[in-house]
Amino acid sequence: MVTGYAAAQVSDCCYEAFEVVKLMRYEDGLEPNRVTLVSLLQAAANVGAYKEGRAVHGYAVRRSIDSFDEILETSLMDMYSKCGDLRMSKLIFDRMSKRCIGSWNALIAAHVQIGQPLGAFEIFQRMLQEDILPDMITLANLLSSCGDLKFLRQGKSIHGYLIRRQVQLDLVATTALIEMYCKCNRTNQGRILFDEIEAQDVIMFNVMVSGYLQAGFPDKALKTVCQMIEAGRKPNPATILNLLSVAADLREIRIGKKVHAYVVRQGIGSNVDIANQLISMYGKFGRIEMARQIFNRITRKDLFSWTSMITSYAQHGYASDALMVFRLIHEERLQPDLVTLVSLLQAISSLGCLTLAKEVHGHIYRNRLEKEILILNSLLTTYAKCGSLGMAECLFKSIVKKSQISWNAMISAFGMHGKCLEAIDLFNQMLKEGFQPDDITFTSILSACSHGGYVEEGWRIFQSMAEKHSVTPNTEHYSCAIDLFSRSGRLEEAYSLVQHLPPRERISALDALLSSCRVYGNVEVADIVGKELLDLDPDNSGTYILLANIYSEAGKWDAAARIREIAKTKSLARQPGYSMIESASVQ
DNA sequence: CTAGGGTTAG
Repeated sequence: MVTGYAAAQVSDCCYEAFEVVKLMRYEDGLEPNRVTLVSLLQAAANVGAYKEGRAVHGYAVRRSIDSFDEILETSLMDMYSKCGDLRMSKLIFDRMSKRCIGSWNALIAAHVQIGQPLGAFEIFQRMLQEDILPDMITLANLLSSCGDLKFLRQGKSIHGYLIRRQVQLDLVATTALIEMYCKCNRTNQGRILFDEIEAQDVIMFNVMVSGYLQAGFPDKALKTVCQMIEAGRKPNPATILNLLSVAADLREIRIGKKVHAYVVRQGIGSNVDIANQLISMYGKFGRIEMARQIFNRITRKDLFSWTSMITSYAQHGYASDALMVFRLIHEERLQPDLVTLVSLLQAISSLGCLTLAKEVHGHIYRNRLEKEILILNSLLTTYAKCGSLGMAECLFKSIVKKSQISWNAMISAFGMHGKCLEAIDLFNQMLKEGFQPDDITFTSILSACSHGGYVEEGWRIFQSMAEKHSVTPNTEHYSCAIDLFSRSGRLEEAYSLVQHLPPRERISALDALLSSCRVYGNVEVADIVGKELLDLDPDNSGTYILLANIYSEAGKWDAAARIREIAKTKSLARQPGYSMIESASVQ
């Protein structure tokens, strides 16, 4: 009777389970027994309801429940570990007179939860020393934390342990191993294990597919889904989610639409998770109306739905819509989390509204998010984009545990405001404090130098990239450096860097360079640049005109005439200019 | 215990 009460509710919802137990106590005068408490602890653990979990613990102690056995104690440990209270979990473990494998697993889970994977591995060692045979739950826990933390060595050693102990690698174990290898960037190794299995199940296919997705191989992911269909496995919701990511990553809206149609045909369009993924996919394609339509039709929107919608709006210039959607969240009894706020800040950045940025700042403090580096970095950039370099700098200084991204954000904030010297100073300070600059650091700093005309400084930093910081300059870096030289008239040096660019970028760089040649009246470089540009892009009438102008301004009438002649024989007419506004109003 | 989703710096 008592047991039936709580147990039935646990799977459903934690807080309802607690309500039921309250009813049980106050209306029926029944006191919870051991089984009730275990059920409640499970419920609390499932949703991380720390307060409720502690209350149960307190109740058990007060009532001095007779049989404080290893099951109840393990449930307590489990609850504390899932709520991130490693200390309590450990305390109970140490005091236990009799332990079951679940107690060990709970302790391992506690370490994983709190972000001390090494501690988890120590417990594992201790288990082995005490001759306690880890079960698959133990190993799955360890393998999944290996994956999350990219602990390839430890993952491999567990793999080795399984082989040494001749544990039969069944579907579940192999799946856990595949996931671990994929998350450690060893998709090939994962695939080898995958292929060794005769009949993979849907879960294993899904793990392999998401491994490819996370490794940035959407094409391989898609191919694997096709293999899955050929093998006669029916896609499940997780497969659909993967496929929608594939479509977004491949930038193939056709695939996305096909999957969407399949979802509708299968009648699973009401699945919130799938709907959320559809929103984010259509959002990435800029199909905002579609995203909104799907959003509107979700009956039970969760925080992911709201955040996806806000992100879709924010990233496509619909900042005020993003803001409007954000304001509706509270009405749904949902609390925005830090990801929601980061999306919101993106919207605010594009509005450039400092007041709103400050409002979010207040919200962050009220909700105890002021230690979340992710959101602080985001807020810093928002302040800078809303015109307040001062607030950005103040925030930067107040961040106790700066990340490399904080430095990048502040450097680029200085760059945005044309404060090149400050950017360089901060860059040096960043090095002094032992942070590794990356490609983005250099993009910011080089573009600041280029806009501020600090050629020497910029060039020195460019050269230091590969030499001192082992960052290989990419296209953007070369473009910045070319810009740096060409703006200040050092056209030969600018030209010498152009060859590092891929063809498409090379054309636009040469184009800009040719314009600089005109500004500085440099016919020699214009000769070379013009020739190369006409080779690469012979049908651009602008090049002929620009080149002819350069020649005639330098008094080289013959050369100018010759160029105009070539243009004429190629019958290149100047493309008539048109205005977007005009064509819009004509429609 | 094993499948996934919204996210910061240019």
